[in-house]
Amino acid sequence: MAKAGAPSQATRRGSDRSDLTRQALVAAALDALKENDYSGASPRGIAQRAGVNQGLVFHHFGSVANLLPAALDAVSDERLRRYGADVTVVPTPSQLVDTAEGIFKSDLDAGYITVLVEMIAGSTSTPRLGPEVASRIDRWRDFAQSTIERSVGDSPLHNVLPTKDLAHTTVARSLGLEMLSHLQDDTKPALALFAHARHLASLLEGLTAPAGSEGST
Amino acid sequence: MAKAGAPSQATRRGSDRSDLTRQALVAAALDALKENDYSGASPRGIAQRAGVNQGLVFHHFGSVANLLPAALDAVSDERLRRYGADVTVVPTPSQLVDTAEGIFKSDLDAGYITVLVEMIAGSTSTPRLGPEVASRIDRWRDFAQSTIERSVGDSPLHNVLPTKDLAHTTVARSLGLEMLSHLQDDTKPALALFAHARHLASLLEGLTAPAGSEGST
DNA sequence: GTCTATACTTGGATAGAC
DNA sequence: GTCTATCCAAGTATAGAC
Repeated sequence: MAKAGAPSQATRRGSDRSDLTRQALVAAALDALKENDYSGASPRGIAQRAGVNQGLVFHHFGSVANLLPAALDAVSDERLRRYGADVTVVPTPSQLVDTAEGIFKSDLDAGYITVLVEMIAGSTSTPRLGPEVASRIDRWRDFAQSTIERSVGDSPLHNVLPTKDLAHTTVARSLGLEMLSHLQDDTKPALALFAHARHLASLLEGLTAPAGSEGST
Repeated sequence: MAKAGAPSQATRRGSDRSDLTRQALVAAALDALKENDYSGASPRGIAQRAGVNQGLVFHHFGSVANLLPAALDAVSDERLRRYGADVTVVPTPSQLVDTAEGIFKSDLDAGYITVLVEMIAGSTSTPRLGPEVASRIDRWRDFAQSTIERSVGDSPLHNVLPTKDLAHTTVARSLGLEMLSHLQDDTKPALALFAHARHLASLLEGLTAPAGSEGST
């Protein structure tokens, strides 16, 4: 999904300027959300950044509300692909912390959290947007859950740990930490937490030898 | 504080309709944020809900950007006062969980989280708003910290626990959980987490207070 | 597919009458 | 202190020319 009132033409092949324009609009929408707010991501604002005409937003996506989820997809796909590759092996608790911290830092750096917050806020007034955003976040929860489960592996913990709930709180906590860091323009409190978590993880590893589990804060 | 280009008249006494109008505008601003989004909280929209004229927003607050922090104050004050009273005694871990869950539920119920998210999102485009919102959140972190410290009390833990960081993550996690619950219109994952936390808390109490008074499940 | 031009609506804000 | 009237800028969307 994601294509709206788009041309009935093939999804691949032969799109000369069309695809370029679409991509430019997607990128511009993300920029607009980062630098302005949800209401700043208007057809005019987006088109101007993309260097194209305002009417093309409607021609390609039908409306701004259709463009935004597509933009979120673009950035979410890229990031999941990247971090999915990072953790193909069985992660130790320390590595779980590393992964979480890595995602935290690059989320902030890339402005991804800003985009997400704007969309969440915007979904109050654009009903279609809410479920779209929620499904993108679900993918992160799934990613967190599978990573945790891979870490737990065959240890006796895997039967008692509520991995889905842990994944949920992991995503929620990260979201909150990033929002606060963004809002207060200060990453120190969050980084201090990662340090504490890393300390706990190493203690845990010392106790359980090779197998590992999860430390919750 | 909070009064902008407001009348130089006393903050108390003798304000016949003026204070009523201010209060009506504050309440209307909150309603507007809950039902629409940040951009929906316009002078026209707010004034209409308040049943007064649009120009009064500027007369009393100078701008919408001045009205919003005042609105956040109103709700934040009321809530902090309420929960501050709840925990004057030394809370057990279970009671900490109870408090957190209570705040979680009523935040969602009151639409407080919606208002907060809208303002955070809006602060991207309204620079003045960011620090204002941040300082309101700081008060919750302080509240969480003092509650945690009161709970730890004189136990040997109080020297090793990073209470400030714990408070920070508590607020962040709550914020994230509420955002997700709000977005997905589903409180079950969050409530499941509180259940897990309560279970852990009771285990903790069983360990640290074997000779104490009463143990609960 | 892309652009220009246009119509309509809404938001932010001010001046001045009551 | 409150209201009406008004100005300007911006958003949403469409029609039609290139």
